[in-house]
This record gives sequence, structure tokens and C-alpha cells, in this order.
Amino acid sequence: MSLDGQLPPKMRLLRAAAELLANSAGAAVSTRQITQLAGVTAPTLYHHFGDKEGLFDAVVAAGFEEYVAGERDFAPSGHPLEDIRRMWDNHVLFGLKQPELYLVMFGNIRPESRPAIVADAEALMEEMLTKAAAAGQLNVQPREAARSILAANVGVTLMLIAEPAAERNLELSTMTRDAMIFAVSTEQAAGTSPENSGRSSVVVAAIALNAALQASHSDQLSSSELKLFLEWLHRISTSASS
Amino acid sequence: MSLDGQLPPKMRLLRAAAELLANSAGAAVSTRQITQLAGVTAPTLYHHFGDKEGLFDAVVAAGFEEYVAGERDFAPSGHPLEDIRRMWDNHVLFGLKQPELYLVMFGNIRPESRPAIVADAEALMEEMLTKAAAAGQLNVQPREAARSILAANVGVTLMLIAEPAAERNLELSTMTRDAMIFAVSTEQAAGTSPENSGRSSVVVAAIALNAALQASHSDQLSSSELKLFLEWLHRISTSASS
DNA sequence: CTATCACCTATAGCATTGCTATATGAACTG
DNA sequence: CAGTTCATATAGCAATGCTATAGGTGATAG
Repeated sequence: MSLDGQLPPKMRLLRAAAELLANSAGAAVSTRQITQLAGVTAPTLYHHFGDKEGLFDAVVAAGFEEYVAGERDFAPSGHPLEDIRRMWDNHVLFGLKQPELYLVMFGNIRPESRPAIVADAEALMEEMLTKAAAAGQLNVQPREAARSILAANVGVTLMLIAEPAAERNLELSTMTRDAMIFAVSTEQAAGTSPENSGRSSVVVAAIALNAALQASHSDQLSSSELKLFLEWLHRISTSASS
Repeated sequence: MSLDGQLPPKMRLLRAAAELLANSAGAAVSTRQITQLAGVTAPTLYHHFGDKEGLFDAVVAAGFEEYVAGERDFAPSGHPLEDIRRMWDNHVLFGLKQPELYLVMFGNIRPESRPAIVADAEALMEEMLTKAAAAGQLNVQPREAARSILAANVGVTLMLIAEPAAERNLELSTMTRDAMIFAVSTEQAAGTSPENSGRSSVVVAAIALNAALQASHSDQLSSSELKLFLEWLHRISTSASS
């Protein structure tokens, strides 16, 4: 029954906590259960983790690494938006596979205190979206898009977890996913030109902006500013050869 | 200190619980605090509500009626999709106004046990969406659309609640809202605008270039030039669309 | 007016919770 | 060997949710 291999007590505590958390079917997990399963007494727990929450944070950190590993395991497909879709799906699957852990990570919301985990997940998403932006596939700032998509992603996952497993319909996920991605992407407009493939994304973006600026009349810059701006733009777009 | 008007103890318990819940900056609320504030002893609570959770459910039920009242207060505008937007905004505002209550209602997710409240909110949303469907403005089944929109709505609200109040940016909400509504509606077929949903291609290109420049290290501009350049770029890419 | 009976509330206390003051052992360092 | 530090154990505290039991109150029946 007890987890006493020859592992150090710290590890045994982590494993015991993770196991109890995973099988707790929603019920609360007490420190006494954990210490008993780990074959250890209370002060050991508090010596190593300071707090019950400290122990849980450690478990969450391990879970988060697993999560991130899953998110990064996909080689970039060259289609950033496609990668985002897989990221979304991976997020949902992680939540459904380890609902208890997921709830500790993303469901433990408290006002004014954002879990660090959320910020990390957001950064991960933003990183991916920045690639999409660099490819001219994004309609809004990567940060805003990341926050928006992640919010919807978490909302959907929580909703699915709350449902009886039998009724879980992943279509809710894919539908919401595509809605969000579609909304932040430029897919809807004319497809990106095929010749963009070889060049550096900086150059492509600069060319696009140059053309767009010439065509429209932006009033965000004064004429003198605009002149200098265009000059720099030209320098950038003609620099990196081919 | 105590809430002993001449109200019956049941009411006093409800009010005490609601008040403590609203002001408990995230901390747990104990039955002893509640009974003391209500000027009542423990057995009274358990006689009337059976459980601590029973009492909380009763508080939530009251909160939900307030929520529903808010949702229904809008006279149908004749534009169902516009009503959905107001419904969304009202949902978010309710959550931000009473975060603790909202968290008890929507944040207390447990696997396999969906709070009745969620089903009710879903029904409310579906009801509204059915009108949109009747007007030929819906792309998918009202039920699916309602689930999807509500999931995103809850996700956004939780995200906003978790943020420090000072940093809360409601644009996250409106952006996600419009994305979801756009996705389930037939608006897109009717071609809202020739450009990217109102966003000029200048802005899109500027966002792309901004992201590309951050990623790569272009040496075509001096650092001081680059700084000014990025500032202008930011001004362009965050300019009000249209 | 008394008696009964259902309902509501209080006294007191149980078991469990998270956590800790204190002490003991082990292991390395001088 | 003495001393210091880290790691674990014994025992127990205050707070928690909850309850067994009993007392009080009102209405209704005789």
C-alpha cells in the first residue's frame, strides 16, 4: 500500500500526492492521506514543501512540464495556424486525460491572483502565434490573440470536464477552436501569395506593409515621419537578398 | 455586527453567507463565521440547509436569479445576434461585479458533475440563439452554438477575474465575443466588408512586420532607428481599425 | 386550560483538518 | 571527537464541518 521504495521522502510525497489527486474523484485530499501513503509523517511534508499548497504547486509544476512537453512535441508543420490547432487539441486532451490535475492547474481560479501556470501557457501560445503573425496570417496582436484563444480553450476544456464522460462531445472543442482561429487569422482574405516561401519573413512583411501603406492613406504618422518610415522600410525590404 | 433584524434565521443565514462570500477575498468561509454573523448557532444552519454546500447552493440560487433577471432585462432588440452580444457582456459584467459568487457558480467545476447552473445558463443562451436561427442568421444548431459560446464566455470571465483588477482589459471579452458570434452566424456569407472584417491590410501587414522584426535581428537599422521605427509600427498596428 | 405534538433552536462535543513546537537521529566538518 | 546542519518523528494545538441530545415555542385537540 505504501509507496516506500528507496526513493527519498520528497519524491515519495510528490508521487503520493499526484496519485491521490488523480484518483480523488473530486473529493478533497488531506495531508494525512498523503503522508500515510508516502510512509512519512507530517513534519516531513512541511519541511520540504512548507505548505499543503506548496506540495500541490510542486505536483502542478510536474504536470505542467508534461503539458508543455506535449505542446512542444509537434515539429512545426510550417503552417503556424495548423500548429495552433494541434496545440488547442493537445490542451483539451490533456485536460480530459488528467482532469483532477488540470483542475488544480487551471480551475483553481481566485480573484486578483492569477496562477503562474496561466501566464506560462499564455506565453507558449503567444510564441506560436508570433510565428503566424510573422507569416502575415494574423489579424491582431499575438498577445491579444493568445489571451483570447487560451481563454476559450480553458473554457471549453472546463466545460467538457464537467460533463459526464459518456456525453462528452469533442465537436464542441473543434468548433470553438476553429471559430477562434478563424477570427484572429487572415485566412478569410485572399490566400497568401505562393512566392512568399523563400524569403525571410521580415522582408515579406515589409513588402506587404510597404504596398499597403502606398495604397491606403494612413493618418497615424505625419508626412515627414511617413517619409522616413518608408525609407527605412525600403532599406529593410531590399536588404536580405532573395 | 450581527444581522439580527426580525428576519427569520433562515434568511439571516442566507444574507450572512452571501455577504461573507462576497467579501471573503478568496479566503474560505467557515460555518462558524456565518452562524456568528447571522446570530445563530450551528444546528440551525444544518436544520435548514442540511449542509454547508446546501447553504451555498441556496445562495447561488439567489445569485442565479439575479443573473437571469439581468439577462432577461433587455427587451429583444429585433436583432437576435445583437441581443447575444449584450447577453455576453452582461455575463462578464456579472462575473466581474460579484467574482466570489460567480466563482461559486461557474468556477466550482468537478469532473462528471455539472452544476445545474451551467445547464440553466446554457438553456438561456440557446433560447436566444433559437431566435437567431429562426431569422436565418445561424450557421449551426442553436444548442451547439450555445454550448460553444457559453464555454468561451465562461473562459473569458474566469480569465478576467483572475487578473488584477487594474489590468483587466475588456477588449479580451469583446474580441472573443465577436469571434464566437461571427463564427456561428451567417454574417460572413453576406460579406460584411471587402477588407479583412474591417481591418485594413495596412494594419495586418504592420502586425506581421512587427512580429517578424521582434523575432529576427535585422542589422539594417541602427538601434536608435529601430526603436523609433518600432514605435511607429506599434502606432500603426494598434490604430483604430477601419 | 391543559396536553400533545411538530417544529425550531441551543449546549456541548466528536472526528478530521492543516499545521507546528520540540526533540531525536544521522551525516558530514573541523 | 565535538559541533553543526539537515531530515525525520512524537505529540499536540486551534479551527473546521457536523451531530447527538435536549430544551423551548407555538398551534391545535380535548
